[in-house]
Amino acid sequence: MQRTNFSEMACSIARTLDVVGEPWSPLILRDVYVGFSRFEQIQADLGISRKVLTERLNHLVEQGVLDRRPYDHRPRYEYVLTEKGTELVDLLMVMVGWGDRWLAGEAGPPVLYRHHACGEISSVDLRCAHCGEPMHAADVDVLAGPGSAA
Amino acid sequence: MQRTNFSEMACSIARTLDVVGEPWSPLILRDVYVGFSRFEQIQADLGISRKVLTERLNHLVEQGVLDRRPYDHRPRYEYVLTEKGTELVDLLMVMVGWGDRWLAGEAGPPVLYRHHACGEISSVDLRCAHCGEPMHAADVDVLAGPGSAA
DNA sequence: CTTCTGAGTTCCTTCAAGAGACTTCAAGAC
DNA sequence: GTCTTGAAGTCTCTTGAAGGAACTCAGAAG
Repeated sequence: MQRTNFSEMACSIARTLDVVGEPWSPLILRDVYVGFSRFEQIQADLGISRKVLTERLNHLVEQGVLDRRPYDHRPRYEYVLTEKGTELVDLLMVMVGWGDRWLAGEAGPPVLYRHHACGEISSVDLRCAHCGEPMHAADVDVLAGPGSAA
Repeated sequence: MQRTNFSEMACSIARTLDVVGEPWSPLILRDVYVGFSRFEQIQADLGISRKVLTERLNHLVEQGVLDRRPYDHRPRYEYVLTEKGTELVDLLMVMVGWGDRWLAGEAGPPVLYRHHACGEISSVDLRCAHCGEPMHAADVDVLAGPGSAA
């Protein structure tokens, strides 16, 4: 829960946090991504309070990250990732990569990814969209952009 | 507000959130990354409550993401990213990429990255660490790993 | 017409976040 | 030696979000 509203900051990190930075939101997206698309499923899987789950789902739908759609001709709904939401899964995959490396311990990673293109169990790596070489913290200069406040 | 502790979940996303998922933590890391390394600087830059900043910095140091080191032969300290913390900047760069694409609007991105290897203004792209091809949500199968709870 | 089920809604308690004043410690100024 | 300054917190109070559990509502099944 962030009481301070980050969305006015001239910072894409802050703005992204305003969309998915609240407690539970990334885990809800993970659940939807792996196929838990209904209220009861997500609630049971995460053990989240129903009240908070309602709030988070509403927020994620408002932000265009999830789509709420009826099924079964009853007052029943399921949640699916929009394109905007699907691209957020990138963020989850990087979180998994870091967590696997630094926090998984003896037991090893809880989840594995098999890459369709090569068929191997693999993980994500950050590359420059322009030249394809690795692009991490030490590989860039940070410059003011057109949308900077100053 | 009692917060659920995510660290016991068999999920690298949950564990990562337990380290940097609290409100403000990613913004604090961003500040340290771009060179605001002292308490007063970070507090002034973010407008965060001093109490919360103290809590966050302590937590990040405990988690091994930041290192607290004295300077100036006085009771003065600055915070620097450890290796563990530097690798978390990957996460920030992906957040920036998503925020730039979906939330920046007319004004454009607030910050730009120039990649050392090619000298171009660029952004990160997720690639398979094994074969180098793009690796996004739709490009993988998710499988249970050795550390899965089941 | 009663029961069941999915999807919430309501209510109450506890504890975190926000705001801002206060403290501490060493260095340099007078 | 005392006074001031500045960095880095600490303290106190208020507000409101998260947790938990019970309750509601609509349509389907029996």
